[in-house]
Amino acid sequence: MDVKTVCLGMLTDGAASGYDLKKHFESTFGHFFAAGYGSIYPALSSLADHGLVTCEHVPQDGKPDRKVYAITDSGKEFLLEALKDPAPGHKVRSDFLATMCFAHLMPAEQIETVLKSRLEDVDNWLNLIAKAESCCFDEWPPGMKFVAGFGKAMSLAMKQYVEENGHMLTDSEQRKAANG
Amino acid sequence: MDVKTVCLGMLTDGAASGYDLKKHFESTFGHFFAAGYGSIYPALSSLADHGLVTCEHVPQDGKPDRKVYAITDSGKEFLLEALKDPAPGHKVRSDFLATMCFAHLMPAEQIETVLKSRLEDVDNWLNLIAKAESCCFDEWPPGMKFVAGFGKAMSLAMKQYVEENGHMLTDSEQRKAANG
DNA sequence: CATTTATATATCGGACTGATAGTATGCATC
DNA sequence: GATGCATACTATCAGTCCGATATATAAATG
Repeated sequence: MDVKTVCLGMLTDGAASGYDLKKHFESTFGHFFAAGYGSIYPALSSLADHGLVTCEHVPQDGKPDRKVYAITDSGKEFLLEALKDPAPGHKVRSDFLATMCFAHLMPAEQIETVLKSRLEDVDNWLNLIAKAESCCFDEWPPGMKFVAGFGKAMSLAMKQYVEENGHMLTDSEQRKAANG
Repeated sequence: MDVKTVCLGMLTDGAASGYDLKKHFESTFGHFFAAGYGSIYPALSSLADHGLVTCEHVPQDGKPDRKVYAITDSGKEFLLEALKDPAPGHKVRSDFLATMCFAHLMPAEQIETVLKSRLEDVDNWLNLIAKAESCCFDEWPPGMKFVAGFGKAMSLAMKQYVEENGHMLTDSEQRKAANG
């Protein structure tokens, strides 16, 4: 499942520009599938080259032309085929946890800053998800509701774990021993 | 925080070969920071080029030479500097959730297969973490204990959420309406 | 006897990330 | 009245990473 496929899926919900899709990636998809312009624009070009989407140039005054993409029948076929993967992955890439592995090499103050920023980040995600839900929960297909709930559940679990266990990084016996 | 930096951090625990580090990446780091040979070997070469690690060739009979890398003083400095990032990220890239967003386009059978495979994957991670803990929990610095606990907490939360909410993907009213 | 697993290295194409860049309008702050 | 920031739109590029693949040998498993 690459950025191309996700763009294709988003377009099943109606035609859109790269800019529109970016906003989608930031709001509803943000917590589990990030993509920037550097991925989205080449993806849309490639999809158009393969006839999986059509592209309509919509002139605007004052602003750059919009390029509005719509999914084609072969695009839908391609998507359905891509959704057949029986075991799609779920990967975490955490600089946070990698940093914490070496907490014994860091001053306590730095560790506390890192933990605090993590909690702030979690709250941001929770706010974003709540915002998205408040705007369009009723229009969502069941999958989107499931995914938003998933994001909330994971965020809350993370928040709870960090709040309850962060102290072990700053006041353990190993730490005291290592620092004299 | 790139693969280079994590390799450097791992080497603070003693000299090791790329092959050794790969095993580390698979076991203890697997659930939050994956890296394959395609990242590890170039990373070690680059670290050696910059004088952050030394490389000793250890001949072996029958097997290829081991290249054993050890961290240098400037390597330690570099690592400490890298650990100063006050807000290290924590990113999820989930083909699973992306797929579930489009569950309304999939047959119920396919959805169930996907959910089942996710639960199996979670159990694999829980087993890996338990195995790592049973072998070296007492030798771990506090950071590793924190990280292992984090992995367990997240995995259990995911398991619980999928078990309790998976049904909404296959038997919601929207779904029935969409499929006639 | 064949296959798989373990020990070790290394490369390469394709994909992705983050930063940067350009162009225009409007709104608020100084 | 100017400066800066947000919004709306497009696009590219260097650096980095990922997954597959290649090579070679020995030991263990079936």
